[in-house]
Amino acid sequence: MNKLPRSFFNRPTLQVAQELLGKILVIGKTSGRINEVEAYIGQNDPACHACRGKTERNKAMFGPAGHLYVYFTYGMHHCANIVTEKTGFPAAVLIRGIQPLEGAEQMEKRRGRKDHLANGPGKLCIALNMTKKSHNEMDLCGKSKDGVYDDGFVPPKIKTSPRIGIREGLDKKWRFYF
DNA sequence: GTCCCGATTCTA
DNA sequence: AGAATCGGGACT
Repeated sequence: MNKLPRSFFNRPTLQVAQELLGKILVIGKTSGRINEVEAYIGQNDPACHACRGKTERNKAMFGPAGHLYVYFTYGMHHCANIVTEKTGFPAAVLIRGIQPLEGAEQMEKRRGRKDHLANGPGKLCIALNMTKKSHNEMDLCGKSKDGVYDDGFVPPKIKTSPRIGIREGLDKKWRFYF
C-alpha cells in the first residue's frame, strides 16, 4: 500500500475530497476505508469554520496540507478533517464515514456496539479514538504509520449532495460518498 | 464576562 | 421531535 504524500493533499479541495473516497485511513491500530467526506473551502464558504478568519480553534486549517484538524462540538463530539491546499489557505476535508477494516473489534469496544461503528463524523472519532487533545494538528504525512493509504481500490459511482448539518452554503454540493 | 449555538448522536 | 452537554466565538 502506498501512503499518500503531502502533494496529494496540497491540491484543490474538491479534487482531494473525491479522490479520498476509497482510500484507507489508518489511525493507530485501527483503520477503515473512507466512504463519505465533505469539503470546506476558505473564507468565502459560509459553512467553513475559517470563514471569519483564523482563530485558536481553526488554526490547523491554515497550516500545511496533510495535517489533521480535529474539533470538539455539541459539547460531546469530535470531528476530524484533513487539511488541504497551500499553507495559509484555510480548507479541509471532513471525514464523515469509513468502513472498518483493521481493529474492528477495538472499534466495537470503543463504540459499545457491533454495528454503525464509524458511519458519521462523531462516531468515527470514537471508533478511531481521535480527540482534539491527542490528534489536532497531527501530521498524516510524516514518518508515523498514521496516514491515508491507497490499496488500489476503485470506488463505485460517486454521489454528491449538500453538506450535512449546516445552515449556510446549502447551495454547494460538496458532500461526496458512495 | 455573558450568551448563543453548533460540520452530532441517540432515543422516543 | 428533543435532549444531552460544553467550549468557542461574537458581542456587551
